[in-house]
Amino acid sequence: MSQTELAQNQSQDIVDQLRMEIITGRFQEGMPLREVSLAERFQVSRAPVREALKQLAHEGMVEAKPNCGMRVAASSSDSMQQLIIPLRQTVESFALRSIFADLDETDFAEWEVILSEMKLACETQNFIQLAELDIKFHQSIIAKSPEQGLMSIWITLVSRLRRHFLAGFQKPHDPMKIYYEHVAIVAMFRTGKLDAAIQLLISNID
Amino acid sequence: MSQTELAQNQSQDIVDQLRMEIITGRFQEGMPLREVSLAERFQVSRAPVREALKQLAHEGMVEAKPNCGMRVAASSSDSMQQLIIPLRQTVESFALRSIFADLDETDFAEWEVILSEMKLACETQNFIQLAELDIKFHQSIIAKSPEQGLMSIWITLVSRLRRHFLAGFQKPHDPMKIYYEHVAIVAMFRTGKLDAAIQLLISNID
DNA sequence: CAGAACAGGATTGTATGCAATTTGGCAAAT
DNA sequence: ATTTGCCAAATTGCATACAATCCTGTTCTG
Repeated sequence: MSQTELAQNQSQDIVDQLRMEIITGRFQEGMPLREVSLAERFQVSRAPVREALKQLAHEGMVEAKPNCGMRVAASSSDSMQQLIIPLRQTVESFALRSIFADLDETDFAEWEVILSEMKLACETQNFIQLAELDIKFHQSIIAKSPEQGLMSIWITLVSRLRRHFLAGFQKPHDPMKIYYEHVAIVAMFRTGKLDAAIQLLISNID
Repeated sequence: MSQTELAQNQSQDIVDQLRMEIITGRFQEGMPLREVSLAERFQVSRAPVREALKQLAHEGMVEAKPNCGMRVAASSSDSMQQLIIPLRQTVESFALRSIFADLDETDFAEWEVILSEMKLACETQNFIQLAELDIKFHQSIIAKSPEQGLMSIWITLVSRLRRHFLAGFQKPHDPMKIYYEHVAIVAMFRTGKLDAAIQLLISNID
């Protein structure tokens, strides 16, 4: 459970929790998010709630009108998804290029931990966990890149289709295929063949 | 002057002012930005300063360590610039496609106001103003798109090379070329030829 | 009856005060 | 001389209180 990991600051906890509730549809699109209500619910003051809402707005999960409050944002349109896919491919290819030569056993081991968690999530049909692990896998590639600001760009892209991850996995689509795709990616990373690795990574992003 | 336009809320004013000071190099890279100092300087409390710094962090102008304060972020590396260019081209092409059929005289007139301001900035060698107008021109294309979230993505891209706009214009490079490039773009918009317009727009982004 | 002005409540924006955490330096022990 | 522990100052994170703004229902006026 993600509840067990307690973060350093409260606003980040609120961000994670609200994001999950929006992704899973517990908060419907267009639903207003009032600072005082959330503050009472989380037993905190308005300050951390405000910061959390700001970050979620930056992630595109909620949209704000000045002096008018925040509402749960609508999920990205199909055309936006079609735009974001090649953007993600470009960014992640760039990240992989910047780290590929320096990958070592520590990195592979880290990814294989994610893979085993993915396998478990597939077997238990835990689509929410599977979606988060898919994101976590790709995010770990970005995180290893020394380029400053790359993560911020990637986050703005991926967070805009976070809800589509979950929706896509719940279709009648063998979830294990997701797992094996990532197994192949890590295996190709180990071969040291950059171009082939990038091809696999790109083909996984759609 | 941008000082004449007074915004609705203070934090946005602080964002604009701090961003300008960072762009112009008045705040050197790595310089710490303390909330209380800035609050005293702007004669406000820490709350709007905090929000301003958060937004600037999201724009990549400053970088934050938790519980440790903010510092002026380093300018994007050359490789990051090379990554962002095709991203911008993709995003702006997408935006132009989504609005092209609906452009009317109101839109053209709006752009031509920017063009005239650009011409003036070129003639007076006001590179700072020229850089901001260049950004404003492209931003207005994004702003016209009905796609939700497109602006947020574009902002994260462009804000990461805002300082490079200014630096690029200050080189021994006839600034009037910038002006005429945008004149050509607007003129091509008026022809209604989408593909040619996209080509001009893309070629302007580098 | 229709439309505009207005008042009340609700909500965000800002200010101030307090708590928690980190950082840096100094001292003491090895 | 170097390292380790610790204390104080500075700084961010959070809580509470107040001000400004916006929305809505009502009422007043033409």
